[in-house]
Amino acid sequence: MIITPVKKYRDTGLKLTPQRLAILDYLEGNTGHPSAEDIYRVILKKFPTISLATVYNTLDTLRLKGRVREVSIDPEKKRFDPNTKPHNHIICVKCKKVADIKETFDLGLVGNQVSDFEILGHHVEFHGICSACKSMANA
Amino acid sequence: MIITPVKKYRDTGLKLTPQRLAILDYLEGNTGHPSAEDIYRVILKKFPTISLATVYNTLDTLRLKGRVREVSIDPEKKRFDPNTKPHNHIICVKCKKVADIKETFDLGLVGNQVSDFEILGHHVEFHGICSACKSMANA
DNA sequence: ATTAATGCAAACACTTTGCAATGGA
DNA sequence: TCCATTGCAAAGTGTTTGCATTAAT
Repeated sequence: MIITPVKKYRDTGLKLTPQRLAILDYLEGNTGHPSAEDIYRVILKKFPTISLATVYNTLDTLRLKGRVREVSIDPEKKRFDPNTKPHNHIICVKCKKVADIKETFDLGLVGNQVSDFEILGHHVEFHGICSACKSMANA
Repeated sequence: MIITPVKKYRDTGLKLTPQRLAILDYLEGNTGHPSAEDIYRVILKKFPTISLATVYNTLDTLRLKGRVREVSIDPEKKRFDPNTKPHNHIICVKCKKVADIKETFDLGLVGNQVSDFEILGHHVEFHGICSACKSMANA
């Protein structure tokens, strides 16, 4: 069951340590946009000696290899997304849960209001209230 | 020349301290999206004893009064924007300079892909390279 | 055998908080 | 006078780094 990460990891030229495979395995298809601490807490169950520094190091290595994207939608901490294809996000303003918005938007800028910048891309962050927080408010 | 901030500040019910007026004055019409530290360094010239904590406290007070918006486009630190009207931003991926995008986008989401969320609003962050960084790269 | 990755601790950057002293209202 | 605000220091988060040990290649 950790075969898939191994396959996907082989071609990176990075060493396949058990810790990395566990992180890869946890990230695989994960749409929860976990923070480094979130990941750390999960991996800790299988690897009680793993350090938070290793999680950070691994995430940064994966980012440099283009395997993970840093999502800066949460002002409190960095969140990580294994989906590196262009897509957008929504964050719950109460509990900070982040979800994907599959829809993409072709946003052009009219005129020369940003003549100062060469535009490389864009990211839309929706904010809202998730159903869990909504029902708490109604209680 | 600090008359304008005084006028705009009167109706908040907050005490008008010289430190606050200086911060207000600096923020007034400022499109540079400064961090707390940025603001602190500027105010320090006029008020050599002001503390960074006061800057943070004042910014939070202003935020609660709706006079300032926290912009979370820079993952490293919070940036503050006195323009609380809906608008979007562009950030230079190299120097982290942030500029306003006056253009607004009426983005609707089709289908029920976010049935889990009640959408409250959205913010578009463009990323690009500013002219200063571009010319450095060409050098 | 090499060399990168781990895990610990310490350092770092940003932000918040407790509290006595100060100063606007 | 009264109470909010200041400024300092300390503490609280999140993240990075140095370095000896370990382990993947």
